[in-house]
Amino acid sequence: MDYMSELDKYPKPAMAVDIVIFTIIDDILKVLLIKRGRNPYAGKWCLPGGFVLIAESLEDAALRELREETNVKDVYLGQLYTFGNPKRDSRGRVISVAYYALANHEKISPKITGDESIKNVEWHNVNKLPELGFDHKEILEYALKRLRYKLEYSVVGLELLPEKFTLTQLQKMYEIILNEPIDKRNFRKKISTMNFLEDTEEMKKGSHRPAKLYTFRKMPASKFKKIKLEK
Amino acid sequence: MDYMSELDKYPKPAMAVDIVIFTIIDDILKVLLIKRGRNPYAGKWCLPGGFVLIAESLEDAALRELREETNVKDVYLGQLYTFGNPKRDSRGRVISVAYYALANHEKISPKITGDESIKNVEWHNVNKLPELGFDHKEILEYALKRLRYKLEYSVVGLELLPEKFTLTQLQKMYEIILNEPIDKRNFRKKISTMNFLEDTEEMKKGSHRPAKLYTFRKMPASKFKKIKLEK
DNA sequence: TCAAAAGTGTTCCGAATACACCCATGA
DNA sequence: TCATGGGTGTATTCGGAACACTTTTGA
Repeated sequence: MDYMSELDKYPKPAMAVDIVIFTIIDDILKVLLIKRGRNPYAGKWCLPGGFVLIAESLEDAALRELREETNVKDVYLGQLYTFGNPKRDSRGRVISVAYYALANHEKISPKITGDESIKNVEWHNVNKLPELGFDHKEILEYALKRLRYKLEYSVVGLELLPEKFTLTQLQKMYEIILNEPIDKRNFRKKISTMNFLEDTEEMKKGSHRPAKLYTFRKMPASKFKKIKLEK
Repeated sequence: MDYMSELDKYPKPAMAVDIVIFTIIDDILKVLLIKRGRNPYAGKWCLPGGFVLIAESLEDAALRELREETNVKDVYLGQLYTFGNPKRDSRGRVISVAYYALANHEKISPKITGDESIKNVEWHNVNKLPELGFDHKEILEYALKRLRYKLEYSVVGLELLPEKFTLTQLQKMYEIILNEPIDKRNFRKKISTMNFLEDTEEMKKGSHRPAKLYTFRKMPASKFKKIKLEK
């Protein structure tokens, strides 16, 4: 064990994860924030997150924090970037690996009362954000950029839709995330060439013409064609 | 300072950076490796890297290690991914942020004698790699994938060429990195629409028709058109 | 019969690809 | 005069983008 000491020669930074969880509520793209109950940034909104345990992988840490603070499981979780500015946390040196996820808010019950460092948990409109603590504004903007980029060339967002959905619902989800309108015919053309939807025999009814319901085909993402949406 | 203790509640992982530096020597894409002089993996080849100092940013740590071990400065350095598997280092918990860079090997003088943990430094053909220590094979493969991807849609590699170069040299660089042939006419067409080269008045001579020399235009990368190369 | 959403094709443009020959020079 | 790399154009295909009307249903 003589090389154990090699790791302890210098003081170590603390290692954290921060998670950006997006959802759509009432046709608005929202992100889950936690109001801090203690300094620094007491009373400010922040991303959920916390310190990585010594024997836990980064993704496990992110999933654990997500579960503890928001009750979310089974989400698409992507590593975003690692933020390591020595001044980013006034408590000392904290390096944070940021993850991002999309989740269906109906399967989530954010805890309103949390542990001692949490006062409140809320979904916030990404276009009307409050002032955020730490460098979380930067992390959030980065996540949003990445999410939109990802949307342009791959299959994202099944978490946000019901098991069976119409093409209009799917398109609406894209429009909400990208924050811009999409042409219906072009959208449908591309979705169909991407070949990732499965036709169900069912129809969705309403006081209008019934719409076909689709499900996501279960196959590796690599099998899908990339999608590029118009400006 | 009562919240200083918050960071020290749990044992901390050690924080490292690993750097993947590519270059081209004799028309072969190579990567700089270091032969470890001590356990674990004594005698195995590894990526350059080391621990992050407590007051130093991640990128500064990567640049410092790069400078200390290889004498490289002024390289394009991109953050790749953060590797945090708890078992990735047998000495204890070590999380590593990987960076990658392209460098002109003629401006580098890798140190053959290094500090006590280094026995030797060498450029290795990426297609004929030795067995690597730690999870460095995975990191390297990831870096290579990213480099190739980046090459397809942006301007990469000015570090590898002389100040003034011919279109054939540029094309050859692309072919070596992508490891596949490119059509000359299509390549030139795309390069010229991308508009990132500046025509010098000079010609390169040889025992063949002289070739025009170009330089990279100095402008923000965002101004360049993206490039997509044929398969 | 009306409101509401579903569904559907064509044209245009630009970028990607495939492909082969002549040119200028130095040895 | 030959070997060596330099330099150039066209036709085809494919994907992205713009664009408007008819259909089906329930109220």
